[in-house]
Amino acid sequence: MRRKEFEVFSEFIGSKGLRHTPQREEILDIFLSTEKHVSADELYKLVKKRYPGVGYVTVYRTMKLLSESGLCGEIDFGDGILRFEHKYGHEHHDHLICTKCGKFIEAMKPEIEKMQDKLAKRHGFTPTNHKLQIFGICRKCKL
Amino acid sequence: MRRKEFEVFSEFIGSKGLRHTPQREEILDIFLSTEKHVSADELYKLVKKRYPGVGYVTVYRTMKLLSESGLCGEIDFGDGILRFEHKYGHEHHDHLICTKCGKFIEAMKPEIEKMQDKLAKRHGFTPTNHKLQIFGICRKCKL
DNA sequence: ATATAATTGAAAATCATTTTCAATAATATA
DNA sequence: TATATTATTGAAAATGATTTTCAATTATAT
Repeated sequence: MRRKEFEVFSEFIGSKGLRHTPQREEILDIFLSTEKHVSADELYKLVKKRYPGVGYVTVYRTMKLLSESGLCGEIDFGDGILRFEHKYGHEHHDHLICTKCGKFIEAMKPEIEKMQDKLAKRHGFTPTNHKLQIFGICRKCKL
Repeated sequence: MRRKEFEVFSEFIGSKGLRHTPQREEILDIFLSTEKHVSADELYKLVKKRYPGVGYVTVYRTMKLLSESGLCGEIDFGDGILRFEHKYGHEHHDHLICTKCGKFIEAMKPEIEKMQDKLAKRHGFTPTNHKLQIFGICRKCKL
Protein backbone atom coordinates (compact mmCIF):
# COMPACT_ATOMS: atom_id res chain seq x y z
CA MET A 1 0.00 0.00 0.00
CA ARG A 2 0.90 3.65 -0.37
CA ARG A 3 2.67 2.48 -3.48
CA LYS A 4 1.12 5.21 -5.57
CA GLU A 5 2.12 8.07 -3.33
CA PHE A 6 5.73 6.94 -3.38
CA GLU A 7 5.57 6.69 -7.14
CA VAL A 8 4.22 10.21 -7.41
CA PHE A 9 6.97 11.48 -5.16
CA SER A 10 9.64 9.58 -7.04
CA GLU A 11 8.41 11.03 -10.30
CA PHE A 12 8.37 14.52 -8.83
CA ILE A 13 11.90 14.14 -7.49
CA GLY A 14 13.08 12.88 -10.86
CA SER A 15 11.38 15.55 -12.92
CA LYS A 16 12.92 18.30 -10.80
CA GLY A 17 16.45 16.93 -10.91
CA LEU A 18 16.36 16.37 -7.15
CA ARG A 19 17.70 13.34 -5.31
CA HIS A 20 16.25 10.40 -3.50
CA THR A 21 17.35 10.33 0.10
CA PRO A 22 16.40 8.04 2.97
CA GLN A 23 15.23 11.06 4.97
CA ARG A 24 12.73 12.09 2.34
CA GLU A 25 11.37 8.57 2.08
CA GLU A 26 11.14 8.31 5.85
CA ILE A 27 9.30 11.59 6.25
CA LEU A 28 6.85 10.70 3.50
CA ASP A 29 6.37 7.30 5.12
CA ILE A 30 5.47 8.80 8.49
CA PHE A 31 3.31 11.50 6.96
CA LEU A 32 1.28 8.91 5.08
CA SER A 33 0.96 6.70 8.15
CA THR A 34 -0.86 9.32 10.20
CA GLU A 35 -4.40 10.32 9.36
CA LYS A 36 -4.33 13.45 11.50
CA HIS A 37 -3.64 16.93 10.22
CA VAL A 38 -0.14 17.32 11.58
CA SER A 39 1.93 20.41 12.14
CA ALA A 40 5.58 20.37 11.13
CA ASP A 41 6.50 20.08 14.76
CA GLU A 42 4.19 17.13 15.43
CA LEU A 43 5.42 15.42 12.32
CA TYR A 44 9.02 15.98 13.35
CA LYS A 45 8.35 14.25 16.68
CA LEU A 46 6.69 11.31 14.96
CA VAL A 47 9.54 10.97 12.49
CA LYS A 48 12.11 11.22 15.28
CA LYS A 49 10.57 8.22 17.05
CA ARG A 50 11.15 5.87 14.18
CA TYR A 51 14.09 7.54 12.48
CA PRO A 52 16.09 9.37 15.15
CA GLY A 53 18.64 10.71 12.71
CA VAL A 54 16.30 13.07 10.90
CA GLY A 55 16.55 16.77 11.65
CA TYR A 56 13.90 19.39 12.24
CA VAL A 57 14.79 21.42 9.21
CA THR A 58 14.64 18.47 6.87
CA VAL A 59 11.04 17.87 7.89
CA TYR A 60 10.14 21.45 7.00
CA ARG A 61 11.95 21.26 3.69
CA THR A 62 10.44 17.92 2.80
CA MET A 63 6.91 19.06 3.57
CA LYS A 64 7.41 21.88 1.11
CA LEU A 65 8.40 19.35 -1.54
CA LEU A 66 5.38 17.22 -0.72
CA SER A 67 3.17 20.27 -1.11
CA GLU A 68 4.71 21.07 -4.47
CA SER A 69 4.29 17.51 -5.63
CA GLY A 70 0.61 17.61 -4.74
CA LEU A 71 0.89 14.90 -2.10
CA CYS A 72 0.03 17.17 0.76
CA GLY A 73 -2.06 20.25 1.28
CA GLU A 74 -1.27 23.06 3.66
CA ILE A 75 -3.97 24.25 6.00
CA ASP A 76 -3.92 27.47 7.95
CA PHE A 77 -6.58 27.84 10.63
CA GLY A 78 -5.24 31.21 11.60
CA ASP A 79 -3.55 30.09 14.80
CA GLY A 80 -0.05 30.63 13.46
CA ILE A 81 0.62 26.95 12.89
CA LEU A 82 0.70 25.42 9.45
CA ARG A 83 -0.77 21.94 9.26
CA PHE A 84 -0.55 19.31 6.56
CA GLU A 85 -3.21 16.98 5.23
CA HIS A 86 -3.13 14.15 2.72
CA LYS A 87 -4.08 15.35 -0.70
CA TYR A 88 -3.36 12.53 -3.11
CA GLY A 89 -6.59 10.77 -4.02
CA HIS A 90 -8.52 12.97 -1.62
CA GLU A 91 -11.34 15.15 -2.85
CA HIS A 92 -11.39 18.85 -2.17
CA HIS A 93 -13.26 19.69 1.02
CA ASP A 94 -14.01 22.54 3.37
CA HIS A 95 -13.41 22.60 7.11
CA LEU A 96 -15.86 22.95 9.98
CA ILE A 97 -13.71 23.97 12.92
CA CYS A 98 -14.91 23.72 16.52
CA THR A 99 -13.70 26.76 18.45
CA LYS A 100 -14.20 24.92 21.73
CA CYS A 101 -12.34 21.64 21.31
CA GLY A 102 -10.30 22.49 18.23
CA LYS A 103 -11.41 19.44 16.30
CA PHE A 104 -12.66 19.78 12.77
CA ILE A 105 -14.80 18.06 10.24
CA GLU A 106 -14.13 17.79 6.54
CA ALA A 107 -17.19 18.45 4.45
CA MET A 108 -18.27 19.45 1.00
CA LYS A 109 -21.33 20.63 -0.85
CA PRO A 110 -21.03 20.77 -4.63
CA GLU A 111 -23.63 23.53 -4.83
CA ILE A 112 -21.41 25.78 -2.76
CA GLU A 113 -18.52 25.16 -5.11
CA LYS A 114 -20.66 26.03 -8.12
CA MET A 115 -21.91 29.22 -6.55
CA GLN A 116 -18.39 30.27 -5.70
CA ASP A 117 -17.49 29.99 -9.35
CA LYS A 118 -20.51 32.10 -10.23
CA LEU A 119 -19.56 34.71 -7.68
CA ALA A 120 -16.03 34.84 -9.08
CA LYS A 121 -17.21 35.16 -12.64
CA ARG A 122 -19.53 37.99 -11.71
CA HIS A 123 -16.43 39.91 -10.66
CA GLY A 124 -14.34 39.01 -13.70
CA PHE A 125 -12.21 36.77 -11.55
CA THR A 126 -10.71 33.44 -12.66
CA PRO A 127 -10.63 31.19 -9.60
CA THR A 128 -7.92 28.59 -9.14
CA ASN A 129 -8.68 27.36 -5.64
CA HIS A 130 -10.38 28.43 -2.45
CA LYS A 131 -10.55 27.96 1.27
CA LEU A 132 -13.77 27.82 3.21
CA GLN A 133 -13.61 27.55 6.96
CA ILE A 134 -16.73 27.51 9.06
CA PHE A 135 -16.10 28.19 12.74
CA GLY A 136 -18.56 27.17 15.41
CA ILE A 137 -19.42 24.57 18.02
CA CYS A 138 -19.46 20.87 17.22
CA ARG A 139 -22.15 18.41 18.26
CA LYS A 140 -20.16 17.02 21.19
CA CYS A 141 -19.25 20.41 22.66
CA LYS A 142 -22.83 21.63 22.50
CA LEU A 143 -24.08 18.89 24.83
CA MET B 1 -18.46 61.86 10.93
CA ARG B 2 -17.20 58.63 12.40
CA ARG B 3 -19.15 59.73 15.45
CA LYS B 4 -20.74 56.34 15.81
CA GLU B 5 -17.54 54.35 15.77
CA PHE B 6 -16.09 56.51 18.50
CA GLU B 7 -19.25 56.07 20.51
CA VAL B 8 -19.04 52.31 20.15
CA PHE B 9 -15.44 52.35 21.24
CA SER B 10 -16.17 54.62 24.18
CA GLU B 11 -18.95 52.35 25.30
CA PHE B 12 -16.70 49.31 24.97
CA ILE B 13 -13.94 50.98 26.96
CA GLY B 14 -16.42 51.94 29.66
CA SER B 15 -18.07 48.55 29.91
CA LYS B 16 -14.73 46.83 30.34
CA GLY B 17 -13.44 49.18 33.00
CA LEU B 18 -10.66 50.33 30.69
CA ARG B 19 -9.45 53.88 30.22
CA HIS B 20 -9.70 56.50 27.55
CA THR B 21 -6.28 57.53 26.32
CA PRO B 22 -5.21 59.86 23.53
CA GLN B 23 -3.24 57.01 21.92
CA ARG B 24 -6.31 54.83 21.61
CA GLU B 25 -8.32 57.65 20.11
CA GLU B 26 -5.52 58.47 17.69
CA ILE B 27 -5.11 54.90 16.50
CA LEU B 28 -8.84 54.51 16.01
CA ASP B 29 -8.88 57.81 14.14
CA ILE B 30 -6.17 56.71 11.71
CA PHE B 31 -7.65 53.24 11.30
CA LEU B 32 -11.01 54.73 10.35
CA SER B 33 -9.43 57.19 7.96
CA THR B 34 -7.88 54.53 5.74
CA GLU B 35 -10.06 52.38 3.56
CA LYS B 36 -7.33 49.82 2.87
CA HIS B 37 -6.91 46.56 4.73
CA VAL B 38 -3.90 47.50 6.80
CA SER B 39 -1.43 45.33 8.64
CA ALA B 40 -0.37 46.37 12.13
CA ASP B 41 2.92 47.53 10.70
CA GLU B 42 1.33 49.67 8.00
CA LEU B 43 -1.06 51.15 10.50
CA TYR B 44 1.79 51.90 12.88
CA LYS B 45 3.56 53.86 10.15
CA LEU B 46 0.42 55.82 9.32
CA VAL B 47 -0.20 56.60 12.97
CA LYS B 48 3.42 57.62 13.47
CA LYS B 49 3.11 60.25 10.73
CA ARG B 50 0.36 62.14 12.46
CA TYR B 51 1.04 61.23 16.06
CA PRO B 52 4.78 60.58 16.41
CA GLY B 53 4.56 59.70 20.07
CA VAL B 54 2.65 56.48 19.63
CA GLY B 55 4.55 53.22 20.02
CA TYR B 56 4.46 50.04 17.98
CA VAL B 57 3.15 47.90 20.77
CA THR B 58 0.28 50.23 21.51
CA VAL B 59 -0.95 49.85 17.96
CA TYR B 60 -1.00 46.08 18.33
CA ARG B 61 -2.76 46.24 21.65
CA THR B 62 -5.29 48.76 20.44
CA MET B 63 -6.13 46.72 17.35
CA LYS B 64 -6.94 43.83 19.63
CA LEU B 65 -9.33 46.05 21.54
CA LEU B 66 -10.92 47.24 18.33
CA SER B 67 -11.40 43.64 17.27
CA GLU B 68 -13.03 42.80 20.57
CA SER B 69 -15.30 45.81 20.35
CA GLY B 70 -16.44 44.73 16.90
CA LEU B 71 -15.04 47.80 15.17
CA CYS B 72 -12.49 45.90 13.17
CA GLY B 73 -12.20 42.45 11.72
CA GLU B 74 -8.99 40.46 11.43
CA ILE B 75 -8.14 38.89 8.10
CA ASP B 76 -5.54 36.25 7.54
CA PHE B 77 -4.66 35.52 3.93
CA GLY B 78 -2.14 32.92 4.97
CA ASP B 79 0.94 35.04 4.29
CA GLY B 80 1.84 35.39 7.93
CA ILE B 81 0.57 38.93 8.23
CA LEU B 82 -2.60 39.83 10.02
CA ARG B 83 -4.62 42.59 8.41
CA PHE B 84 -7.50 44.68 9.70
CA GLU B 85 -10.65 45.80 7.99
CA HIS B 86 -13.51 48.06 9.04
CA LYS B 87 -16.34 46.07 10.46
CA TYR B 88 -18.78 48.54 11.98
CA GLY B 89 -21.70 49.04 9.63
CA HIS B 90 -20.08 46.80 7.04
CA GLU B 91 -21.83 43.69 5.86
CA HIS B 92 -20.15 40.34 6.03
CA HIS B 93 -18.30 39.51 2.83
CA ASP B 94 -15.93 37.00 1.33
CA HIS B 95 -12.62 37.75 -0.37
CA LEU B 96 -11.51 37.14 -3.94
CA ILE B 97 -7.73 37.33 -3.78
CA CYS B 98 -5.59 37.78 -6.89
CA THR B 99 -2.47 35.65 -6.58
CA LYS B 100 -0.69 37.75 -9.16
CA CYS B 101 -1.09 41.33 -7.96
CA GLY B 102 -2.18 40.65 -4.40
CA LYS B 103 -5.26 42.83 -4.63
CA PHE B 104 -8.62 41.55 -3.54
CA ILE B 105 -12.27 42.09 -4.05
CA GLU B 106 -14.95 41.92 -1.40
CA ALA B 107 -18.00 40.03 -2.50
CA MET B 108 -20.99 38.18 -1.17
CA LYS B 109 -23.69 35.82 -2.31
CA PRO B 110 -26.49 35.15 0.15
CA GLU B 111 -27.15 31.72 -1.35
CA ILE B 112 -23.64 30.65 -0.43
CA GLU B 113 -24.20 31.75 3.14
CA LYS B 114 -27.43 29.79 3.36
CA MET B 115 -25.82 26.66 1.96
CA GLN B 116 -23.00 26.93 4.43
CA ASP B 117 -25.52 26.87 7.24
CA LYS B 118 -27.13 23.80 5.71
CA LEU B 119 -23.77 22.08 5.39
CA ALA B 120 -23.01 22.85 9.02
CA LYS B 121 -26.38 21.62 10.25
CA ARG B 122 -25.95 18.39 8.33
CA HIS B 123 -22.89 17.73 10.48
CA GLY B 124 -24.50 18.72 13.78
CA PHE B 125 -22.39 21.83 13.82
CA THR B 126 -23.52 25.24 15.12
CA PRO B 127 -21.77 27.87 13.02
CA THR B 128 -20.80 31.23 14.46
CA ASN B 129 -18.79 32.71 11.61
CA HIS B 130 -16.82 31.69 8.58
CA LYS B 131 -14.09 32.68 6.19
CA LEU B 132 -14.27 32.14 2.48
CA GLN B 133 -11.29 33.04 0.37
CA ILE B 134 -11.27 32.45 -3.36
CA PHE B 135 -7.81 32.61 -4.88
CA GLY B 136 -7.28 33.23 -8.58
CA ILE B 137 -6.48 35.84 -11.20
CA CYS B 138 -8.29 39.16 -11.35
CA ARG B 139 -9.63 40.80 -14.51
CA LYS B 140 -6.71 43.20 -14.86
CA CYS B 141 -4.01 40.57 -14.46
CA LYS B 142 -5.63 38.28 -16.99
CA LEU B 143 -5.29 40.84 -19.79
C1' DA C 1 36.39 5.50 -9.10
C1' DT C 2 35.80 10.15 -9.21
C1' DA C 3 33.82 14.61 -9.87
C1' DT C 4 29.85 17.38 -9.35
C1' DA C 5 26.21 19.20 -7.28
C1' DA C 6 22.27 18.35 -4.08
C1' DT C 7 21.23 17.42 0.69
C1' DT C 8 21.74 17.30 5.44
C1' DG C 9 21.64 19.02 10.35
C1' DA C 10 22.98 22.35 13.79
C1' DA C 11 23.09 26.84 14.85
C1' DA C 12 21.95 31.36 13.84
C1' DA C 13 18.74 34.52 11.57
C1' DT C 14 14.20 36.26 10.53
C1' DC C 15 9.86 38.26 11.22
C1' DA C 16 5.40 39.08 13.20
C1' DT C 17 3.63 39.29 17.48
C1' DT C 18 3.73 39.22 22.69
C1' DT C 19 5.52 39.84 27.21
C1' DT C 20 8.03 42.31 30.75
C1' DC C 21 8.69 46.12 33.52
C1' DA C 22 9.51 50.60 35.25
C1' DA C 23 7.64 55.11 34.38
C1' DT C 24 3.54 57.66 33.46
C1' DA C 25 -1.24 58.96 33.29
C1' DA C 26 -6.34 58.27 33.87
C1' DT C 27 -9.96 57.66 37.07
C1' DA C 28 -12.08 56.92 41.71
C1' DT C 29 -12.35 58.38 46.21
C1' DA C 30 -11.39 60.98 50.33
C1' DT D 1 -8.85 69.44 44.89
C1' DA D 2 -5.41 66.18 46.42
C1' DT D 3 -4.28 61.60 46.65
C1' DA D 4 -4.44 56.71 46.08
C1' DT D 5 -5.26 53.16 42.95
C1' DT D 6 -4.73 50.82 38.98
C1' DA D 7 -4.55 50.84 33.84
C1' DT D 8 -1.60 52.17 30.13
C1' DT D 9 2.44 53.24 27.80
C1' DG D 10 6.84 52.43 25.19
C1' DA D 11 11.33 50.33 24.85
C1' DA D 12 13.64 46.35 25.01
C1' DA D 13 13.68 41.63 25.40
C1' DA D 14 11.22 37.26 24.65
C1' DT D 15 8.61 34.16 21.93
C1' DG D 16 7.59 30.78 18.51
C1' DA D 17 7.16 29.23 13.88
C1' DT D 18 9.71 29.09 9.95
C1' DT D 19 13.98 30.02 7.04
C1' DT D 20 18.70 30.70 5.99
C1' DT D 21 23.58 29.74 6.36
C1' DC D 22 27.31 26.83 5.91
C1' DA D 23 30.52 23.18 6.29
C1' DA D 24 30.28 18.24 6.10
C1' DT D 25 28.13 14.46 3.86
C1' DT D 26 25.98 11.79 0.26
C1' DA D 27 23.53 10.69 -4.18
C1' DT D 28 24.09 10.50 -8.93
C1' DA D 29 26.39 11.16 -13.48
C1' DT D 30 30.52 10.41 -16.00
